[in-house]
Amino acid sequence: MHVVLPDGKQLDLPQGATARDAAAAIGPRLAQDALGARVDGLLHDLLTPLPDGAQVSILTKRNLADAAELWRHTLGHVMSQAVGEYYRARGYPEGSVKRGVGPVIENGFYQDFDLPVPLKEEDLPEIEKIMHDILARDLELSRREVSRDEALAQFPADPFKQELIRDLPEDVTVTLYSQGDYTDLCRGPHAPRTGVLPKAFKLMSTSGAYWRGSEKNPMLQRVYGVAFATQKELDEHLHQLEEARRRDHRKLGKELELFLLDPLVGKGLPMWLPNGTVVREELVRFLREQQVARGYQGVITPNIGNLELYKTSGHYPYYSDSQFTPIEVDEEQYMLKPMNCPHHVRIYASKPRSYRDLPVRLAEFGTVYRYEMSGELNGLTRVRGFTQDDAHIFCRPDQLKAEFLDVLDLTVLVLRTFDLKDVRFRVGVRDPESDKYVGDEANWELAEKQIIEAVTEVGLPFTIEPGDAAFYGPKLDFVVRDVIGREWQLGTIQVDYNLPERFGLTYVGEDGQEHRPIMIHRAPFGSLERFMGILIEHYAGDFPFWLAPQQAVVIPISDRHLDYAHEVERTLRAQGLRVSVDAGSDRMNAKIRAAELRKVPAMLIVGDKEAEGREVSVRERGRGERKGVALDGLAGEYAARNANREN
RNA sequence: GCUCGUGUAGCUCAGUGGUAGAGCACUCCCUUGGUAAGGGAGAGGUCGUCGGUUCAAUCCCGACCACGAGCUCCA
Repeated sequence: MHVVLPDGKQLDLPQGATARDAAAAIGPRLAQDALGARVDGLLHDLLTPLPDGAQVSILTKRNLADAAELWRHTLGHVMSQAVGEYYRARGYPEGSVKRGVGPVIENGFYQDFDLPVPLKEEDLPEIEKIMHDILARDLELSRREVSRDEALAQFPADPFKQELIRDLPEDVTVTLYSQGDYTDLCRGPHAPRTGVLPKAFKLMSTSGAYWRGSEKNPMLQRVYGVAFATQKELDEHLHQLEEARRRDHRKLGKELELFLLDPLVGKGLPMWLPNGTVVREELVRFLREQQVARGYQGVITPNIGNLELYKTSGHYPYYSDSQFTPIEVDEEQYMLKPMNCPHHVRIYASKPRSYRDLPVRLAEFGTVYRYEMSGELNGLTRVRGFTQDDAHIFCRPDQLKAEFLDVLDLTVLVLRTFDLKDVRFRVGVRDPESDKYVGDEANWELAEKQIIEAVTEVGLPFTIEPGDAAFYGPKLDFVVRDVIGREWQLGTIQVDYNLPERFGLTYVGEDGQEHRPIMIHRAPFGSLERFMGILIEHYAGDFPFWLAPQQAVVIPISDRHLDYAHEVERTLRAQGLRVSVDAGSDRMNAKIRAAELRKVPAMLIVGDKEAEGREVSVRERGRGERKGVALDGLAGEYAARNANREN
């Protein structure tokens, strides 16, 4: 057989030759330095036989980054081995450490264990030490293809491995990788020796994880590690994590007094403090302006609804485990509303509609309540009571596309306004395996097709994800990451043929007959709570001028400037700006520091010179100082900045 | 919900089987100042809650509550 090298040369090799053999054929030095190989573009190790005619390029220390998946994986095995040695050293017998899965993840690896006694975070440095020792031992890795029975015999006492092996698809070759006395079921690829692995790794945390992700299964202990090609990259990564913690909306929310989660009020039920309320109300004002311009009509609906409403809509059976228990009043059951759509549907149905009236666009900042498992709750990003910037568009089939595109346009405007660039567009379609969906097949297919057409037309990059649809229709979601790297769905657009059907909605067409309207559910922010949480992290609490809870603080140099300071305050307030005087007894320097820490965009310093000339000395965050600025000019400048929603 | 961890002053955190401490913030006094902390004094805590062990618990044990990381689901 032969393989093709990057320079186009053919290399003849005996049948069954590996990348190691190929490297050796090129030169002994390369064989020594080789870590792995790219074979037809895929990452391979040196131990796996090469297919005939493959494109092969050998990876060495110089290609560490390209081979990351490979050495991270091997480091995962090294950790797994180290944990075994750790327990053996403490007198636990061979086999008392059982292993679940241990894949490579972004920036590192994890491994699930079933341990005789749980590992503590304090134990991790000790495990790391053993890992370094295993690297120093420079153990050779070997790869073995085995039969299923041999594989089962290799892990007689490990029920997890037994289950994994039994569940492997028939056509898969079962392989075992070993280093020293450690052997694991693994498909690879792996580094050739532990001595070549980068030492820039760190075990980060442990946590629980269900075997195969199901809460019906036993809980294993998962150990997370990160690993990089160089110490510098590891340090950078750790620094980034530090930075992320600094931006965490839960921390900033407290520091900047934006919101409050109070156990006595209830978990997952955030309250907005005055500062956070300013930001939130600005968001609402922004979106309302857009909605008015786009022909939406506001509606307001109550926070509870009769259970019958949700039986009709289909929410009740499908969402029963994520709703608050119904309240019984006068022998009727009421539910805290988990969604606004049923109420809006009833508003649509409250009078006859003509084709001329459509589209009807009903918008509400509607507060909804959903019962989330307590372990799911998280700051503002996962709560039990939240307000959606919800709207429902009822339209004719011929209007659907234009309406969808307008909503898409609005959503893109939202993302742009808040400078959210790291967004993923996700088309959620049905999971063919699941039966949680309502409505008929043809409508689903139509709706899915229309969404995909629209996003394609707009040219947004998107992914299609089966199983991510709502129970009544497919949707387009906007997904962003928080500072810890977790993904959160923000805005959503959903095309729905089913609720109109369930509620028997109609309009009278040109032909005088009744027709069924189509609904679009849409929420560009998604939930104001979650959006705010993401926004706080996005701006690191440093809101743009138009959103800042306090836009300017007037700082008098001494008490004799207080009168003028208040005049500055009055002048700016008259322009609708959020300004106050810092009249405390601190020195000016301390007041500047306090304002900086509170992230107030503008500090207006006034002393003798300023009072005399009706000026202010302007110090703006990130923009330096301007001295001798005319007060009236500044008021106009700031008013314009506010009106234009500039930073 | 489950596994593990955490819970001490408004905030950030020390600490001890013999009923508690720092810095910042707060109040008062002195200082009236020119672009990131002027000085001093004072006040503030049922050490998350409830039980247990003990002569004695904030500390040890248990349950509960809340928060955090993760597993599963979603705006």
